[in-house]
Amino acid sequence: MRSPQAKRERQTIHDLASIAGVSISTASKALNDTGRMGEETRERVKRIAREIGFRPNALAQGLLSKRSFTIGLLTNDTYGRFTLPVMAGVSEALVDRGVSVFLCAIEDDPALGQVHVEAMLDKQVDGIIATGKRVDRCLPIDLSNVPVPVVYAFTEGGPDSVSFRSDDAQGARLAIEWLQASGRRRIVHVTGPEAFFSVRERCGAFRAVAGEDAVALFGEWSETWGRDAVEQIWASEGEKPDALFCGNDQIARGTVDALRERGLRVPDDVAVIGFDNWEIVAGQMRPPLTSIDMELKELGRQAGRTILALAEGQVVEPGVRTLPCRLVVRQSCGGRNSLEARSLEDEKQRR
Amino acid sequence: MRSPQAKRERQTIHDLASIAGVSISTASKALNDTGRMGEETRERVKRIAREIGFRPNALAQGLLSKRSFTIGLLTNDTYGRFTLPVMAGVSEALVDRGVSVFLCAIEDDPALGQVHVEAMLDKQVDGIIATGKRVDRCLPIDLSNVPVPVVYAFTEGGPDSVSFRSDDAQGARLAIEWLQASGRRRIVHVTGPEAFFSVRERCGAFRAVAGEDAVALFGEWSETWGRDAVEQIWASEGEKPDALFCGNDQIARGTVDALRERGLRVPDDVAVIGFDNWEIVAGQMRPPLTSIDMELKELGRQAGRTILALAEGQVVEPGVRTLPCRLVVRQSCGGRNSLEARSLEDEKQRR
DNA sequence: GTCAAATGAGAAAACGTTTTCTCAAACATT
DNA sequence: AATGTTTGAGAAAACGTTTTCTCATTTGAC
Repeated sequence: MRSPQAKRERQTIHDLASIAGVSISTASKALNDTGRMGEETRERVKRIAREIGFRPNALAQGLLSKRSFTIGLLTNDTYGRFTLPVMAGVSEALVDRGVSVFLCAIEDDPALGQVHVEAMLDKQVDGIIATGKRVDRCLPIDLSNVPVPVVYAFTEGGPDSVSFRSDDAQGARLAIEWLQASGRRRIVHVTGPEAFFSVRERCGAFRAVAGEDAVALFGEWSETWGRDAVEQIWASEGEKPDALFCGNDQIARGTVDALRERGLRVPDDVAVIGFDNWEIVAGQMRPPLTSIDMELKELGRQAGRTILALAEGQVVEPGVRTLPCRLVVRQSCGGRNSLEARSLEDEKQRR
Repeated sequence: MRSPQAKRERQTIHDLASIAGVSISTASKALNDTGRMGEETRERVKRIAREIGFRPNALAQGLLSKRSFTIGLLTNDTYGRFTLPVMAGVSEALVDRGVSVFLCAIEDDPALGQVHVEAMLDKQVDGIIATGKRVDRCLPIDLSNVPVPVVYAFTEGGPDSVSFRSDDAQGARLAIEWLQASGRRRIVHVTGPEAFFSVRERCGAFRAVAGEDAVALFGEWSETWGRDAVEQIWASEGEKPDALFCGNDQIARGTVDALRERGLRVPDDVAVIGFDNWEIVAGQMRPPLTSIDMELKELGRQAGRTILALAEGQVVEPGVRTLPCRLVVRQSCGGRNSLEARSLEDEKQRR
């Protein structure tokens, strides 16, 4: 015995029309508030549509309108650390416009990328957002000749493309200025490989604010490097730093662990600030880590809004758009003060 | 001046037919290897299709065939730690069958979930995979009356649903047996809140193998709890454990840090084994953590294959399917021996 | 009471496929 | 030579919408 809500075929506009006793053209016009008809007819059709739970078939609509209300999100960031927030932002910006997102994970495999892109184009996506794990690397697939608009988020786009990334220099300034404002004067920058664009960008800003002769140490993006860097600094001659600005939260964690093992107190003896605001690392540390958030979700939102605009035929100036980073204050840079409290307040409100 | 590859309208089967000098019905039959026609005609149509890069419009195909070659993936795991591998597996199982995946992140918001589900149904998805961050919680939305097949992966399904989760008991046994095989006799289980099904399941297996009077401590899923647990154990009377079996890798990390700070060596004095095999935690620890991998990607693959089978109309026995976990040996449980080497070898091959 | 304009609603074409049906030509059987 | 059978290919319907066009009826003006 089938329950009344058992799986059943979807109602079509033909069903709606015959139940309402009108033609399908009238039904369509009633629902879309177009055409001419009596107000009572329009209302009756709409009411019946609501009652039988009619929803138009998007495939049929798309066939006619050349818009599928679907976009593709291409990523090679399997681990998802950067991609996930971007994705969440994209989805958030699009869902209430009725646009759904195809997720395509292409593990740096050009052939797989090609397969995904073709599958998306077959499904008539209105646009593609490309995203990655590094702003200075392209995806392993050329999107410049794809017949739909493309925007790049947190990955390198082609010459005439629209792309979004966070403002590394501004983020770095935010960090340094915060350390200086809390009285730190001897700041050392412990960061990732110099080959990364972000590293050079942040380092440039660091030197511009902290002084051209300020020390920057390049290594890998790991806790181990953070620990090694502390060993290296404290083993060397001369005055020791009273603050470390780290290239990411994992390096920061390594430095904090090493400092603690040396008997140095964070933040009393040395303040530490990270980058990425990776909750799972920064929040679990002792003490919790003050860090720079790249606002990737906002980046995703903007990418989403932009692809939508392009899909609707608006013209968008090509070029790189940088988004400001945000300081998230925890306890690794000094006691809780009014400024901190305010910042924490901010963060709560964003949730 | 437009380059020859500049964005242009997609070719339709009408274009193909007129270029090949046949009717659209002949063109369609040629491409699909159906119908009757001369072999040379068929080959010519196929060749021209290849030359002009013809690809059929999936919307039109879907309209007729009632299959959109599209499925929806619903998740409330915003952080993505569990969802991401599942997603990767799903995608992997489906992409070469031409099926694309809509990603819907519904932040525990029933209204948002409803919106996403309706958008997916409008787009005529062939099925829905629901996934979450906890096997004993439902998504905040009822999928039992949805007109397409649903499978649940790493989340609680309804009574007559098809669902997949990893075998927590078997995973726990794997851990305990490994510790026992390396000579450990006094094993303590430090794990998460007892309210979690997984916790009870693993704890049951732990007691079954290690003895009904073996000690299990429940707390939260945090490093802090791991550290506290070590304090608690070493502060109490009686013989100390020579091994800790932790409920997840973060707890394990906390215990290892606390043990080191107490001057205890891992693995020489105490062996530690984690759960989840979260590369980013387990791999960065000192020493790297031996852990139990829930094989979530495989879980995703199976969920993908299953939803495909259901979409094709096959019948699938409802019920819960559990998948075996895998031991990943690193250095936190004892020296590198032949068994370990073999296991590491295994892992490499899987890559 | 005649004619133009406005109103309400339906018929039909279109979107890009697949599939069923039809039909002429070629071929094979007596 | 008359008949049946096979072959190759096209015409048309169908999928579920939206949109344009057509047309009868009503309304308003004189």
